[in-house]
Amino acid sequence: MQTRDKIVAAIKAATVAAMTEGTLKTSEDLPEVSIQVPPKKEFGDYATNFAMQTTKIFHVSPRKIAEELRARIMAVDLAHFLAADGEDLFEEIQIAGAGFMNFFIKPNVIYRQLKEIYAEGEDFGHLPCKNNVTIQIEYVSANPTGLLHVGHGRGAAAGSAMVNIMRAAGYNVESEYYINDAGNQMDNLAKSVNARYLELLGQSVDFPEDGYLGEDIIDTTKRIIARDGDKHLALPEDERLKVLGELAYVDKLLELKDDLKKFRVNFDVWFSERTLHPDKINAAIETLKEKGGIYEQDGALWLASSKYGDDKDRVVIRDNGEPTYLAADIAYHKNKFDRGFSELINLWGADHHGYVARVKAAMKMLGYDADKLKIIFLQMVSLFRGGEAVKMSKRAGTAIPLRELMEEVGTDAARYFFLMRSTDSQLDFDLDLAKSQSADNPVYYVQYAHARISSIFRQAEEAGLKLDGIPQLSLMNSAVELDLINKVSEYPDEIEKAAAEYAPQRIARYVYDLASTFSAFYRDCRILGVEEDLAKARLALLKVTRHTINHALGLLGVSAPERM
RNA sequence: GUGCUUGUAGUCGAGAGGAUAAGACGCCGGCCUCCGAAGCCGGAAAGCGCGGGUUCGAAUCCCGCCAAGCACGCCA
Repeated sequence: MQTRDKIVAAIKAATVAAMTEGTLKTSEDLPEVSIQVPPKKEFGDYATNFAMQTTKIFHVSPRKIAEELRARIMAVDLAHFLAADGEDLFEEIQIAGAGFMNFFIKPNVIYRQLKEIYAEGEDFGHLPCKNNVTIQIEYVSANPTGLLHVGHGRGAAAGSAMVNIMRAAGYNVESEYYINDAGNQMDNLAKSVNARYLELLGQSVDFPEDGYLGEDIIDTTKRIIARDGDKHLALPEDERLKVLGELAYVDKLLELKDDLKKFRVNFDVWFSERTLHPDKINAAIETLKEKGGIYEQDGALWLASSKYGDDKDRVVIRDNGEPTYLAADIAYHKNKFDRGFSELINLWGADHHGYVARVKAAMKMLGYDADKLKIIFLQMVSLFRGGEAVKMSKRAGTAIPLRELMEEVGTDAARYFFLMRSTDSQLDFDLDLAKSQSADNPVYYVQYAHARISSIFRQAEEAGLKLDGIPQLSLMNSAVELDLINKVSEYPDEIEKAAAEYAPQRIARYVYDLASTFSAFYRDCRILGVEEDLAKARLALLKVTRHTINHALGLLGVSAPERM
């Protein structure tokens, strides 16, 4: 049980006792007890604003409530109840300001905590499993018609980090990529590749109007020619479009998977839109019809989404009988709901925000709880080099491909930079900073701390210093040592918060802070050359520190090198 | 025009309604006979776009305004 939880239990128990004995008015409407780490050390190790929150409920001043609770918590029986291992938890409880209760934890509690973390070893950072909660996270889902660009990169980094973080927090998570392998853009791909095919084989052609102009289309075509030569020339046009379209699709999908793999992104499920055509789409439309959510007008079928919060109704089946993208998306989301996840998370580019209302409207009409569907938006990414915005790729003539970014700054820096900022802020990506292998670059700063600790371990081993059993941790009592122990102890809580807020940037910031706390420790505390018991205690602390840095970077998909 | 997101020191930005608003860059000043100076320590610099409101308490919540980005297709 975490110290934090013990404090919550103490407050609750004291409150119940006070209400039972009539010193506080009985109420059933008490707020959650929130525990925070105070901004200043003088305010103790933990604090709560519970007395201030309940002042109206009890009709007593906050300080009086705090006094009452303190007296009960400090009473012997309650202290005993809290200390499962027979030790007291609180050194003292101070009442400060308007009615904060500041808890000062007994010094040995911190060592006990460290001992538990040390005993957990490699498992530290894996929170207990939250049963019966399975979350699906769908992200990237870029069309297989071109290269992933940096915007997709942000989604890929954020999504994969969220998957990692939520798994660490104890949720079952399934990641999914929705492949838009049906519809107009696939026809365009076929037409574009067909044009390049004819062109590369010496025929003159008019490039299709909506065709994809990127150089990657030429590369794809060249790969097809390298394997099949000109044998498709003999086919009639419509037949050739079909064949080349399929070949190009397979090539593009492989290319996309390859980029994602290099970016350390994996998916559990690759869901093909084609599997929805036409039966599942028709079935979804039929169900909507039965619910009265579909009407006909101008030869098309419309979804009456404006009845459920959308600003207007939307076409689902065009007057030519073809389903719109929305129709497929309704069938897709229906399918997701039917798979029984506790929560569905979509990561979308901010340019799709107008789409939420219509999808949610359709889900409501189908009778699902639309609140289960959580849509997270990634604001736009702008690249900067030498202070100037970089708009286009010189090589590809399109938006900057993710692979070019990876080549230029490396996967570690690219991922870390994408994850440093909250997903709902626009991101200005400074290529020069990401590339610089200097103190200015936060990713190197963190990795450097990890490499330094690793170096200490190498040297400790040479010096014959080994960790056996549990060292005397209480030998570490300086401020920097206690700071580092506390910082490491905060890790599980950070994971919990990052998962609850879908906020990978919390982990990025935490691991930076941890590296910084370690650096201060490193300045003041030597390992080699001090008395053996102390050296071992510090080595144990460094072991959990190194593990935590490694683990946190792992959640972000950033490597933790032992040497740099 | 409507909707979504954002607005914090010179710059970039953190902030799950709470106690004197992180950190980084840049600026000023210190620290390598000692485990990696890709490092450490100290200093100057903002009261959180503007105006109201809710609250014991607001950068955080609500309303209005201003500014920026994005979106408003029988495209996906």
